[in-house]
Amino acid sequence: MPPQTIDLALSVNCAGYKSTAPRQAVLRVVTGMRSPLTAHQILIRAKRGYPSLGLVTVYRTLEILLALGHVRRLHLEGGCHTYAVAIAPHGHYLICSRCGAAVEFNQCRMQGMVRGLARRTGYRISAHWLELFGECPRCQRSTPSHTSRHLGVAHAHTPR
Amino acid sequence: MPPQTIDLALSVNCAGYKSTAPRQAVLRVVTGMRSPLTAHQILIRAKRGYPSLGLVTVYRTLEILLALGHVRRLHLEGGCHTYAVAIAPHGHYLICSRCGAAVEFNQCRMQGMVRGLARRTGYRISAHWLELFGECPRCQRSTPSHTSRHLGVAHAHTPR
DNA sequence: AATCCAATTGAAAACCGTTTTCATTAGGGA
DNA sequence: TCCCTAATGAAAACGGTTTTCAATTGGATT
Repeated sequence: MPPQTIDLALSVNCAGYKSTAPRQAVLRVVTGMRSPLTAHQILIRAKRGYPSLGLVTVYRTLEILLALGHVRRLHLEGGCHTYAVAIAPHGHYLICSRCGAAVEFNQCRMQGMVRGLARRTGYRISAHWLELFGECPRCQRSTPSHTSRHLGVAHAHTPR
Repeated sequence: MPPQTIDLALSVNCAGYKSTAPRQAVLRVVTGMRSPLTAHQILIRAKRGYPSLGLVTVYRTLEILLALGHVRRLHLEGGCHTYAVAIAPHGHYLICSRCGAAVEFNQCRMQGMVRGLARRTGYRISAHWLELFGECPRCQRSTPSHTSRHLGVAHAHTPR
């Protein structure tokens, strides 16, 4: 059981939110997930601990976690979203197009580019989105790979 | 009338698609747009030239243009999409969070980062998304700017 | 422990962008 | 001109997310 278990719940409580059973079920799943999941996937898992849980509560809890900066929302092709636990403050993701497994990375050297663009365009740049897509080592091993890229979460296997 | 007018329609025809009035109405709008628009915005404008146009045809035409590489789809917060004419083959966008005006830029120096990440993670990296958000010069002038960021297409003014 | 109120919850409906279905229309080669 | 297929638009379906609302419940106050 990773130490984060305590952290997430604590943080949510300290932020003034009540500690309820449905909420805790969601927090437990989020804390334990090893790769980004969709709201629906989180629901399925959290229902194991609290069967009457509703999808709405999943969304509402994720909203809180997003606001607190504990999770990040990843945008996949097709308008799908996936949620990942944020490890460091400024993070981007390298996402497997086959299974959805993701790696967070934090050294994005974009300051130079951002500064240059701001100068040339006059824009006041406040944020950037950067996501990389590819095939994780496991998926490369499992199939010859002439299939889809950039398709969002496929389910060839459960990401470890 | 920019020279692209001819290009787009021609390219679509040469690709084996019929030249129909609804299609042409959409192409005319896409060719003339000065900043990225949503499918619905394109519909509104194209209806001026072909009133019975349906939203479906807008989507279908955009699909063709995307496949031909003539337009790119931008992803905004909230799952909204916006479509922009692609100027050069590999392009990213700097998007104004207030009015939606966008600047395409093509020098993204990510090869180094991509190569390093691939080595460290074992992923076979095939694509990346990069979008920058900020405030265009015009919006900076028009309002004190303590408002939203990263919100997608707002409509404080019509982008030039 | 009992009370009470605001926060929380889940079901259902609403929403919104996009896609599918399907019967009708029309482009353009024969 | 004929004919076949691509293209079209209306309406319905779809999928993810949000809103609404009445019922429940945590937890501070007695």
